[in-house]
Amino acid sequence: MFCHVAPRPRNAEATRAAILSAARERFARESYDDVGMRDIAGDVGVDAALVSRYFGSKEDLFVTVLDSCSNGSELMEGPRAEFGRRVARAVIFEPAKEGKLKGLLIMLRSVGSTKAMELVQRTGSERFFNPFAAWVGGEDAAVRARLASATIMGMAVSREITGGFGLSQEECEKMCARMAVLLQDIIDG
Amino acid sequence: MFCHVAPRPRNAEATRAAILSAARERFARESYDDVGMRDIAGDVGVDAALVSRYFGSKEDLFVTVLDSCSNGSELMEGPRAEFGRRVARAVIFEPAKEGKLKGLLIMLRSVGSTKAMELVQRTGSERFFNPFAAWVGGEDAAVRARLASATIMGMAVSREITGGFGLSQEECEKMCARMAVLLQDIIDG
DNA sequence: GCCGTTAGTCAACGCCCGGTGACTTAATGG
DNA sequence: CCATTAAGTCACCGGGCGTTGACTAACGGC
Repeated sequence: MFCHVAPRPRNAEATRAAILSAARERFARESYDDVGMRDIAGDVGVDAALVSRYFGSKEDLFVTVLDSCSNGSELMEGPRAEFGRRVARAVIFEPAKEGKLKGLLIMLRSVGSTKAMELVQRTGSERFFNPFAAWVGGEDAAVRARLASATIMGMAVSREITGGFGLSQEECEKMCARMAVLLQDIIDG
Repeated sequence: MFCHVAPRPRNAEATRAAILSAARERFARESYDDVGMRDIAGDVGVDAALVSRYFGSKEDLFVTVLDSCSNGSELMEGPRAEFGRRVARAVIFEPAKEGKLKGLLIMLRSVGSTKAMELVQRTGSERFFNPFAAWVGGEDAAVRARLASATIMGMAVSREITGGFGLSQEECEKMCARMAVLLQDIIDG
């Protein structure tokens, strides 16, 4: 070998951003406990010590990740009349990887892990639920926002638990259609 | 001290049952990773080694717990016309402790923890979803069963994430009412 | 009343994790 | 072209985990 791979130009800011991005990706796919500093560092191609150095502790890194993506704007972009269809399709068919629901995914993966849940509780309400409730608007906006987000997360959980639902393609389509009207009804009051 | 507390009569079968019960309780309240063998043993008042001894490994214990309660019968008991009301009330107001949804709770807490999820995926479908789908019946029973259980789990997740919803009592009541009709609609087709 | 069997304990192992301080290497400005 | 500084690495610590094998004490049949 001449040069092992590509020695990553020495740029602190870029490296920091890369680590943050890798961490966000990891936390969206695995639970807080399952994600190790060494994993994240490995994704970027640096030493684990650097992650600690840049972000303090693992908890600090986690809240930084939350701050970087949990504003929930993913839910609220696009025409309101298609909210149900759009979100149902995203949560059922998009493999959580490319899906733009990372914030929600990260939050739901924190269920259990005591530490992660405390951190999510601290930032979740003002960063996510309140903006979403405001967007929902109308009577009992907070309640309906909770209902909607609960339904979305529940479907994500269900997909995880069952390993891709275990349903046929057409069944998934039917479920998607049903969920779409469900969500839309919640949003519309 | 004369006799520390009550020296637990030497009865292997009873002790085994006590451990299993304690484990079920723990796994319903905390995630797979957060529950330690020492915790469970401590609840019963025995040494952690005994737990390993009786149940093999932690994973074995977990699937035994799943087998012992994940049939989902909790959902299906009671008059069908009150399904929505009953379940909504349980998931929103019962603190998950006394609640009779332990099977679902344990399953949703496995989200993330790779090992736990594999185990849940293995037993979840045939032990829980299929019976529930059969009970639901009608057109697209499987799909509607998924939808209902997803909604239920989502609400549980939401409660966890927000630390008891962070809503007022009356808002909770309103949410409960809305969720009741939601669930009932799903069940009724 | 002893003794083998069995329920239960104790101490310890190996492992993996997050975090830290000392080190090495690359970029930069004079 | 070299010195300085920042970027990144390395070895290692302390702690908690699940698990194991050797040990102790209570029970039941002779």
